Amino acid sequence: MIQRTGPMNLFSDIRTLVVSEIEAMMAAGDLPAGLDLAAVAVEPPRDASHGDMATNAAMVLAKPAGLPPRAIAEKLAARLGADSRIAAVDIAGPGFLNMALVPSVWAGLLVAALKSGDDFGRATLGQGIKVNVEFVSANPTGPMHVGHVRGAVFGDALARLLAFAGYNVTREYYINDGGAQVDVLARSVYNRYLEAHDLTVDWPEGSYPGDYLIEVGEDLKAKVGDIWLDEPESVWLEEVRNFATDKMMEQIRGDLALLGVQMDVYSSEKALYGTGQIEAAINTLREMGLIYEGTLEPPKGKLPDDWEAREQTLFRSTAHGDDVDRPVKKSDGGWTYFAPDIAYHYNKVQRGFDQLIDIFGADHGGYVKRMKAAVSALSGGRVPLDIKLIQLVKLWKNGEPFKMSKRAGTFVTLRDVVEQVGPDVTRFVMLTRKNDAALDFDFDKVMEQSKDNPVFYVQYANARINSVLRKAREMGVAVDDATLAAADVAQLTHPAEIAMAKKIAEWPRLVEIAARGNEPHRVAFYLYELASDLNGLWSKAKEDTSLRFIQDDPATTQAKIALARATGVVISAGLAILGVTPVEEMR
RNA sequence: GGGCCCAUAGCUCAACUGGAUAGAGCAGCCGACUUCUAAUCGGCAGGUUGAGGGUUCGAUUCCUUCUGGGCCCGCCA
Repeated sequence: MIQRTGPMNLFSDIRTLVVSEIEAMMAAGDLPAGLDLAAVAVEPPRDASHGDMATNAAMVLAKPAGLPPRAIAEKLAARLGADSRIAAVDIAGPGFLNMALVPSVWAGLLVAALKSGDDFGRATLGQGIKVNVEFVSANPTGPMHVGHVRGAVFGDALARLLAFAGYNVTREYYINDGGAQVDVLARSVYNRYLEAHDLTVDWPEGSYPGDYLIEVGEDLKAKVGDIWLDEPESVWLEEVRNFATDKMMEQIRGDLALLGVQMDVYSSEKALYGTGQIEAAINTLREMGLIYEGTLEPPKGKLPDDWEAREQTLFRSTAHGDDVDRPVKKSDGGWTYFAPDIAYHYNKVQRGFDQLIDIFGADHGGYVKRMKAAVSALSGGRVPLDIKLIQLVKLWKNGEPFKMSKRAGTFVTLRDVVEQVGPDVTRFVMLTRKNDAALDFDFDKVMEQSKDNPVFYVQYANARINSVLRKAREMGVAVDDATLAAADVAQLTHPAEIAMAKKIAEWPRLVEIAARGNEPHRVAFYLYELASDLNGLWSKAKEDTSLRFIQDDPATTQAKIALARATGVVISAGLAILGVTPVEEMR
């Protein structure tokens, strides 16, 4: 439980006030009883001249209450004005209530930030809610490439964000080790094993001839010697498959670790086979009347060459919002990929998660509706599944698009990127775009330590803050958080200082908004704005030296530095959500 | 043919989930370094939010039609 040391989310505090005053108006007969207040919002106004906070209450209540918005606004304004935190209330535009807060509110907020430290902004939104975030889930057939990086960073940042918002988060990786592609992997590794014994081999179409398996073949030789050299596939396939997927997963874990991504649970597709779990999940659907033998309509438009009508085992996903029913069995009697995935999601539901989040590449967009249908059916509608699709990353190098090709040797692995660019820059840049918009990753720009590169901009602001703290300490001024929290921050009255405090005040609200929408990119954008405010304040202080953080008088210095340090607290909390290490110094 | 996603300043993108006069960065122009760190800051200019229609006090946001781009479309995963 987080100890509340003062105001955390000022916006929700004021919204609580607005709601309680509306309820009082209903009780007093000024408004009809039983109004739905869900649409009542308290937000920062776009234009600072409109005050500190605005509410749309009068407008959204006007119609259901059958009263003109102004009449509601006037009575509500009078009530709000009586609160000690509110200095003035204006009615503006079509019925907005604009509120100005008393200066001591901002002072109190800074104190709260300093006392809470890295916990400042931690929310209770997800209190008691177990959420599972499944991400990456790359096939264990090779090293991770750049295309995987964005999904990995997004999923990890989302998990950190949700944890910060109070959710009980599990990060999970679904290993696709049950399909034909791991048999292909095994045969490719067997080839490398033969080569390790100086034998010549053929590489059939569709195998994995990548160099990364050479070492695996040698490891296999070191482990089993020559016992499988003249044996048929039936003898070695399963063991080689297990050996190879273990090696690949080892490599993938290492790749993820380079990026600073740590999974809580690795679930195996293969492990679902033979346990009855797939059968149980399908039977559960069958008992609901959602599994049947039938024939699908051919897809409209051009048909696949080999299309022929065929009766198959289908999941009635249309009963839960899908466009067509989906096959769960192949013609050879084996399960489709969908079937174990149904079982896997059923397993997540049974483990007691209240919410599921899947992070897929955009090329899996066609899979979304059927997966949601399955979870909806198997959880009886209890567990929402949100699927975030991660759009393409376009690589740029030397000012032109950089095409990845295994054959041309321009295949870019995750390791290549992280070793060249570093995990911090990689992560930040990958989070500067909404997940559903394509992202340009320009090697030249991200390597450049310029303002084109937002991560350096944010880091620079943080370095400046630390520089001030360092200097103050050298001067013998105490600037530990406890001392700063007790400083006389009420003397920070300059508009630029107040503006800085207001920006800090938005942090807890931003965390909730970002968490509610599963949108970690909002944190990156907010940090950029916060850094911009700090840099602006810094420059103003060149002309107006009274704005400098370090002053002659220690008490004044402490008050000023309290503001700087509170900004630094938010920057490091925000960077922690993005998984980026704050730098103390840039020279 | 159908489904999903995208379209906002010359370029790259935001816009607090329906709020007030749509904001940043880059590029362009003008200006600020005897500095608490210029990897920075201030200013100017830049818009029919792809197009049309609808819903309402109010639309970049929701619905609909169209245009253009991406992804996907029964026994691959």
